[in-house]
Amino acid sequence: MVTVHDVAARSGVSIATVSRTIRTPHRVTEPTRVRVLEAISELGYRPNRAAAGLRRGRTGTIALVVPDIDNPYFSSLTKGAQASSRARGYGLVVVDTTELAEVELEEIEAVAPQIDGLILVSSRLDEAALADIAAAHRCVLVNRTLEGRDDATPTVTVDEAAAARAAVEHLAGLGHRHIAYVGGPARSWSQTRRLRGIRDAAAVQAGFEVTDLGGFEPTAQGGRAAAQDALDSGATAVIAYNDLAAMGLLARWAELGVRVPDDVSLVGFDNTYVAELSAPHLTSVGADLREVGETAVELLIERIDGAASRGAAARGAASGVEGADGDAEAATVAALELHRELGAQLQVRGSTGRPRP
Amino acid sequence: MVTVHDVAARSGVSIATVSRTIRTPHRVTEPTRVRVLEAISELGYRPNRAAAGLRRGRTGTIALVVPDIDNPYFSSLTKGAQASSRARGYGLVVVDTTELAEVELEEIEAVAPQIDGLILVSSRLDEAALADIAAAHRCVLVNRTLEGRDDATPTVTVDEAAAARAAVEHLAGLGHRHIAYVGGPARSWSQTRRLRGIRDAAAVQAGFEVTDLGGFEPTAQGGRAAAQDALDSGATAVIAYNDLAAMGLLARWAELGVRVPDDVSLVGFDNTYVAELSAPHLTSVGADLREVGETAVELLIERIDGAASRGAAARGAASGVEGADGDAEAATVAALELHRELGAQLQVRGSTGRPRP
DNA sequence: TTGAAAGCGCTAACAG
DNA sequence: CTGTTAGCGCTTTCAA
Repeated sequence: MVTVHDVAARSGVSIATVSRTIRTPHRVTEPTRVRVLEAISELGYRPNRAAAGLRRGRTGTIALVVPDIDNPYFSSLTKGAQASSRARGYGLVVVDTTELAEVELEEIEAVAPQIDGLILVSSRLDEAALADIAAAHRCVLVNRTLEGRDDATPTVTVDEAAAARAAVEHLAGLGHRHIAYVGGPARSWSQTRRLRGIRDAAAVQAGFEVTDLGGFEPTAQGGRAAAQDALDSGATAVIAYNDLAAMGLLARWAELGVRVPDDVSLVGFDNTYVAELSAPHLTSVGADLREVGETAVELLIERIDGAASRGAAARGAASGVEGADGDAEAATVAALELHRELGAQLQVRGSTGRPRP
Repeated sequence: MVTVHDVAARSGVSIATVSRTIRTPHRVTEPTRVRVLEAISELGYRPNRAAAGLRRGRTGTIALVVPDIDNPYFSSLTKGAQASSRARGYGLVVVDTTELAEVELEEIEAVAPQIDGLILVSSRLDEAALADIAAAHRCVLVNRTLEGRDDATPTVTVDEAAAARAAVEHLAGLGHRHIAYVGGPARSWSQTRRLRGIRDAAAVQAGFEVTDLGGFEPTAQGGRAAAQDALDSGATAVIAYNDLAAMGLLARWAELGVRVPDDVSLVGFDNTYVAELSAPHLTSVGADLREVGETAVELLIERIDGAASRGAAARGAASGVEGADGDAEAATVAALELHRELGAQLQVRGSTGRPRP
């Protein structure tokens, strides 16, 4: 293992100068820096993050906690998070809770001492437990919010209302007047918002009816289970809680001889890659999941690096032409850092069409 | 942060005893151990892995390097690896190389100093580069082997020959006599073995013909691109390089009005969860991917912990009734530790049936 | 069996 | 601008 001592010896400086050349290059003279840098590349020196972290009280690693990495939603999000953290020089530890709140709790506590902060994605914890975690650890929440007093925990959410609206408007625009919604787990954060969003969007449409088919498993199995109910509802279009459920509906309907979109239209949520696996491809609405992951990492690292970078951002904004505008902009920046809501995009593919006359 | 000092103070012992209570409990008297353990749980003490690692020359963390986490094959494998490493007390950092050899190389070097070892899954590196990496770092290879002199690097592979045979025999048993193979990237390790396996298995069948359609992208797009060729080949059944390509074939055929399995049968490779997303579900052959991940972690950690545990395993085996048998068994165990080939299972689902008369 | 003490590789005062 | 030095939390000799 190559250490600072080796580099120092090779370049004829002290270990402190080697360290400075890496962390604060501007505090080292040009020729010295060049020599040290040369030694570093010649020896193939890589700083030991654990040692640096021990000293600085930081580990240079963050954790991403997801319910199930083997789910396109979370794997895409993970991909974005991993790229983003890597680009910022942080290691990323992935924790899969297998959808269990108790595992989530245990794993968070186990991993916490080894990291600088964590990202909780679609946490399965109840409000109280989540608030405790948020208070005890530096973290960022994705797809969950802490209503009420806690306003210090950054969150990343998707504008589910806008997503639902886009889906409903698309269907209404096609001529549909009665749609059915195949929901997900009743107590899920997203489910609550998606159902509400669909209802709100439907309320605005004239003579538009929504049948809530209730909660199903957010899987292909769940979709299959809902297939007959959806047909029986008499709706000409169906919106599914997520793409997986939509795939199940599609598969079951195919078995029943129901054609999509000729007999019934279908829209999924999340716009994961599975939407492009079926025939016809699935019309789906959702945010860019990699961007969700990237954003969460960004917020977390900004928080870790602390007031320094936040202050710099504000200062940068404030240094604009207009003093007043600058301040306003700085305030906006600060607000954005705490809660970021990402927009959703509707991808129209083959599973939606005009209702049959 | 709670440290050994806090625990020591609370339980009235030295920090050395606290450390011993954790690492080598048998070297501490019962009453002392109990007191320390109590203090630990009362204070919620969690050892700082970085500090321990710094001292011991280990980090307690391993890396899993995959080409694309957003691919059901790798996400399932990752799920197994993550569960396994956690169970063994190791942290797992996931590295996504976005399928690029250069990124893979760079990331391995960057992460290497922070870990005790790494698992390279379906590495995109060429033989020479891979051999260099294997020589320079403690690692385990999955889906790749180092032919030739290197026999010290543990590898985990899937018995592709058996998998191919199972697929061919299934089809032959159904009555098919002419099948087509939609291959993956020409230079891919798996592709080479799968094609060879299919050819070998076909050679054994009487009057059985295989048309190799050549290499396609291992994605739904690739499958779609091959759909017409497959039909034109005149084969009554098709085997696809992986499930994703099979899904593409299925989708394109559906658009063309070709029915599965009435007009043509289809078998995928890998048996990922996407095989259950389609209508009909996809017959697919592959190993348990989570087990592949678990096995790789097992091999790596065993190698990290060194001869100690290997010796123990051999001793355990050798302590059987028969001396000779024991030795033989121990040898087998040792051999297994270096290269583990996992069997593949054929899951017969709706996409295969008898050929049309 | 237990404690004292050294030191893993690195960073951050503090001097010079 | 550069070097010396004191630890970060932990494990592990070495003595007692």
